[in-house]
Amino acid sequence: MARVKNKRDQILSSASEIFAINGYHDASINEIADNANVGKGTIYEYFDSKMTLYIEVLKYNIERYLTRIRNVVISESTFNSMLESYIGCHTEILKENFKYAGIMMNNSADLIFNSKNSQETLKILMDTRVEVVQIILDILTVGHNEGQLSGSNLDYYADLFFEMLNRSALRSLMMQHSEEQQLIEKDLLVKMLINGIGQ
Amino acid sequence: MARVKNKRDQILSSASEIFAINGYHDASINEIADNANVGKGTIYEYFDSKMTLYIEVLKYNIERYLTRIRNVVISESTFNSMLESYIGCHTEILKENFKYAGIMMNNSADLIFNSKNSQETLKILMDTRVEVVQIILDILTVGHNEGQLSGSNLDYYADLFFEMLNRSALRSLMMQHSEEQQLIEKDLLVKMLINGIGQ
Amino acid sequence: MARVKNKRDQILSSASEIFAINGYHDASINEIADNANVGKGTIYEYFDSKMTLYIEVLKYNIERYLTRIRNVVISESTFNSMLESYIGCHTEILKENFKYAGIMMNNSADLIFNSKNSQETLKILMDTRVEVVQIILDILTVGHNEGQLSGSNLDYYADLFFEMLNRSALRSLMMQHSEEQQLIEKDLLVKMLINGIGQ
Amino acid sequence: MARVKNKRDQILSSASEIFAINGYHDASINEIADNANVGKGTIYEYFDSKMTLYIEVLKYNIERYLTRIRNVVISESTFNSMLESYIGCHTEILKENFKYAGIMMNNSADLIFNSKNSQETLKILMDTRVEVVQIILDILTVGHNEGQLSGSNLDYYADLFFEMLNRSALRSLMMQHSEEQQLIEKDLLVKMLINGIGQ
DNA sequence: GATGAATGAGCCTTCATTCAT
DNA sequence: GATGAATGAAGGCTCATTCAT
Repeated sequence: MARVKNKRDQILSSASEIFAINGYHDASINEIADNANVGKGTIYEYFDSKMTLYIEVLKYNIERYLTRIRNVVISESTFNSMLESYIGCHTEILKENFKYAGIMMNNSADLIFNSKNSQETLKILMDTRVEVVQIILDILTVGHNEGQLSGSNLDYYADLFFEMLNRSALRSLMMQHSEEQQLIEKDLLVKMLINGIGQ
Repeated sequence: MARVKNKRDQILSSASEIFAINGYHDASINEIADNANVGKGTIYEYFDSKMTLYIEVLKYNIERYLTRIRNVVISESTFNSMLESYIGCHTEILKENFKYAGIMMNNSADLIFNSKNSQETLKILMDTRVEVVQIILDILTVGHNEGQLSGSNLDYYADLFFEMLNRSALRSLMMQHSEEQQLIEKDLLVKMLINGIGQ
Repeated sequence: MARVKNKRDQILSSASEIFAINGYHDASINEIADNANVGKGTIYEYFDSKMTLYIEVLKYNIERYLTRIRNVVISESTFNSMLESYIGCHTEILKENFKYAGIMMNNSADLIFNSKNSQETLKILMDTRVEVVQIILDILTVGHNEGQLSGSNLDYYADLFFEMLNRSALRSLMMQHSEEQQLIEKDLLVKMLINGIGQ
Repeated sequence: MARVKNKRDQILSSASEIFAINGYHDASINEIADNANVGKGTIYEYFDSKMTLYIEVLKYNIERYLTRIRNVVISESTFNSMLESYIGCHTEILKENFKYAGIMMNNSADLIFNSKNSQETLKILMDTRVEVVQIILDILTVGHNEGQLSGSNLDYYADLFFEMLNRSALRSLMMQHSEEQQLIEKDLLVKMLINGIGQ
């Protein structure tokens, strides 16, 4: 835990780890506080509740994720390079922070379907996904403008592609694929999206 | 709750509902016992722990799911009909049991990444997926034998396709798409798999 | 703590002591459970919350108080003997259970004025007093029927008299008056009520 | 909150309000500090602890109460006028500050019986009452000197009368009696004290 | 002197699990 | 085998108090 961070970031960063490792329910405020080298009460100085903290962690990670992705995608000018950059960057982020970035994206399913959460909480939980999918949609739109993709149903495809990409990266990590294998799968993924797997 | 079931099935069936509605953590043994019309202690006669029960519920649901899917797929003879049957049946099951079948599949992500679960539990949790993906792989293999699909990396594609299908069905349900819209999306999904979205 | 009591009474009895000694807020569920030789969770098997427990303790004590008072008063037939029996019995009860009977009657003021309590809770809290005052009103009515008291404003007087009596008994106990002194004060109280302190 | 007050009085005044509204336990230092427009730490510059602050608030209020009462009583020269002035003034104060003056007097019962308070605290808590009762005793003594009251047990009667008066005023406020009704009850109270309710 | 960020003891409550019946 | 009363570890959260600035 870096020293220079302010308390809020310390907590966010610690909570990020603990939530990722243990999931929302099995992460305890105590553990998060200890891990952040902070008193238990301090957490409640910065966040209203455990759920609020979780949501902020989500936003925090998504923000960092989006920033990085956007920076990479923005520097490309063609559909193909954008898509490849996106996939590469996504995989890279997951690799770096397997523990928390990746899980952050799956972890919430449990919460989203939980009838005990407030409508507001649900909305926030679901909105994080929307932002990510939007980037993909933007890239696909470029593809369409370039004449590479047919333009209909792009939002549907974007949504599905995010799932594919995510699963692909996760698989890679879980099966501990080599760098080369990862590159191959990146290609497979792009081809699958554009050309399908038909012969 | 049907009367003829034995106690074990009563519990399994009840737990299935409750876990689905509330998620693993917010489902309580009490609620499950009440819903199953058995005593709380009885659950522990049949299952070692809440987690054990959860895993058995998972197996139980997967078994029912697999049986149904297999019955449908087996009665088809071509790749195309198999695939369409599969998608249709999957969507149907999700629709019927949105509450529990569908969620069951997402619910576990939270648990799979949870470091507090035993290695053994993790393995069981993950294995359920493998069985489902195997069916898809079998169908794709038929597609290859028919000469419709190129044969390489089929296991990779099967894995990804399951994710796509799942997401597509979930989207449909969450957005409350009409029957026609669902049929359209079924076609989109097949086309996307076989031909990609390239122009 | 007697052994024969059922758990609920054990808890009620223990809570009665602890609430009396420490007041509502400074009584902890832990302490009550320990004092009742019961697990902390057991308390929640019988009572919904600390406040519910408190209210039940109140009712429990008031009930015992009322029963005793009524038994004594009912066996008398004249206003004078009724009043004296009442005062005697009230003082006796307070003496026996100074720790909890007496305090029970004052303890709640804090809660009644507390804006954070629900309307329902408030009502229950206040109703306990009403029942006690009713007995006094009944006695005063007898006095009126006997021609000893003028009949107007009896409810007002009953209300005030309860306060006087309570204070008188409390004074006695706090100043540790002797038996004789207590008898004298009983007379003073009756005289004060009937004749006033005018010369 | 007047501007000229020094910090200590600002705190005292604020605490007075908050304690009255919420009771000792549910009043928080935070709320008191905010309400006083001072920092939380500042409170501890002037008062050792929450309990110390509470006691000082009590003293502060009693002082203001006593001053007002004395000013009114002192300007009268006969027992009757003194008594009526006293009752009138007391009721008025309660009416004006129902929120805090009145409750202050009941609020403490909870604390007085609380075994967790130090002996010293208890003494201070109880002494505040003594001062008030003394005024009544002084008035009754005047009554005796005028030949209106018999002189024995005046301290006992004074003590009880304070209780009656307090209850009467509280009743009035809680039942939202009209001005006239209040005047009637003032008379009833005096008559009850001097002549009793006998016929 | 004045502040408020930081703290942690302690609170009420829940719930998976046990075990005597 | 079936039960549910009893349990206590563990949880989220509050708040009086401290102390560096």
